[in-house]
Amino acid sequence: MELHKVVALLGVPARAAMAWALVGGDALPASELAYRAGVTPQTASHHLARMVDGGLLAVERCLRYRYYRLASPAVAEILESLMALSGPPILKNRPDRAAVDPLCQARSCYDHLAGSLAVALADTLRRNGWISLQERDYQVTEIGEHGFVAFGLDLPALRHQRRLFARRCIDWSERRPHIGGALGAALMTRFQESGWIRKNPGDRKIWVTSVGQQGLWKTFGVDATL
Amino acid sequence: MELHKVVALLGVPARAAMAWALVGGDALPASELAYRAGVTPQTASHHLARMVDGGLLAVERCLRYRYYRLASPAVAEILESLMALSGPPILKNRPDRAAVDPLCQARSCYDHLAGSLAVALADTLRRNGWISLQERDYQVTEIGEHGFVAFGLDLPALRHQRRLFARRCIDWSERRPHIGGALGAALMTRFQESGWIRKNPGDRKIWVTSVGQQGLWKTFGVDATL
DNA sequence: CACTGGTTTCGATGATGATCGAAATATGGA
DNA sequence: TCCATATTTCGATCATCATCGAAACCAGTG
Repeated sequence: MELHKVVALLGVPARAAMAWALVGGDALPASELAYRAGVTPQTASHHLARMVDGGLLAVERCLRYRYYRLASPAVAEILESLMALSGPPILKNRPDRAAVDPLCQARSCYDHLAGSLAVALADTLRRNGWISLQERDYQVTEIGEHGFVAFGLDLPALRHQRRLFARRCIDWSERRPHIGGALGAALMTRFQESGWIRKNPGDRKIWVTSVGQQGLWKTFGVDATL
Repeated sequence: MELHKVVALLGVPARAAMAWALVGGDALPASELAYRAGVTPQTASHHLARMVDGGLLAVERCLRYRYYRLASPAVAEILESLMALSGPPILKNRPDRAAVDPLCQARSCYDHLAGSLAVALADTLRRNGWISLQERDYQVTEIGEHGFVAFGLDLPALRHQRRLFARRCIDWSERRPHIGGALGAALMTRFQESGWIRKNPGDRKIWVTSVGQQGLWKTFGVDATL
């Protein structure tokens, strides 16, 4: 499959919409994707089959549904890069984007947090000396080491994962970096376990609970009352 | 401009070919790009205008020519990522790709080296302790610091550039990392100044001169007699 | 002021392919 | 076994757009 064919797999509104819906990392059934893209199930089925052929998507049969997801994190990263090129979706008169588009406040990017909440967290951690910039990634300082461990993260284990430890991930809405990689994923998992955030599946929106607002403030000094 | 529109700008053979021809970092005139893509000048002109509109390309008028180039290194990186997804161009019976496709041996990627030469260089530097892996990027060690400075690189200046210092860049042919970023660019520049490599403009192929082979061996311990 | 070569505009054609209605297939439940 | 739901296949339609010939445009050059 040549370059232009892979690219063409995303060059149509319905396909781009379906792929973008999957950047959250969830696997969604075909019917749901059809609805999101605003096309009939047969059209969606056609597109999905082709994107699977092209290696962009993977499919898991389960029950009578077929769940589609991105084939790899690499695809998600390319989509985010492309979105950064094309610029965030335009809103009329841009009346404080964050107030309008909930995706800009707190959302998931595959398996870590993104949006203004994630950026605020990264900023605060850096200001408090938990993490420092290190080329394209973050590095956890001595202070941060203790802090994260106290919070319940097993940093040594995270470092031994094959994936990047603390990727500096730039998203399209803020155009500023937040924490991705193994650390970013672990943080989101821990937040969920602690009931600080809730995430409706099939959606990238993240809801911060009231206990989460308190926790984020007490533990990290982040004001999540956006 | 929405995601799918930007993507669609590359989803056709002629456009992909033209963009791919520009990944070398050179600016090429419209007629040359038309020839490379195998289309008539009028068709090429049409595509080029649209890609400029979409922010993928930039154009410089000079004399009676119009030189087109990629709008930014970010575009080059996306193209390389996409090529890694689609897989390298398929050759029949793949009889030792590197022996067949000169692009796989030594080529330029925008402003740094790529191909097997670049990978060999990165491997050797790492084995000799000049550089170390650091998350997504490379880091220059104490040893490397002295070595590079002795070679004539101004590392402090490179670190102060806005761009990443030593990006770990994975290319499609080797699927292994080599040195990009400011350091990668500086190395290629220095190699060219020293007459170690020659690069014909408008082409991504890099030729290692005989003095270059000696220099690479003596200075870095790299055997460039591919 | 023509002339040349590079580039763009215009107009028309032709092919690709996105889309949907209708029907077939698959899978679990009553 | 029959039904309901999810998904795919088939066939046809329709819009988009890549492409090229012809001609205009533009910038140096003689």
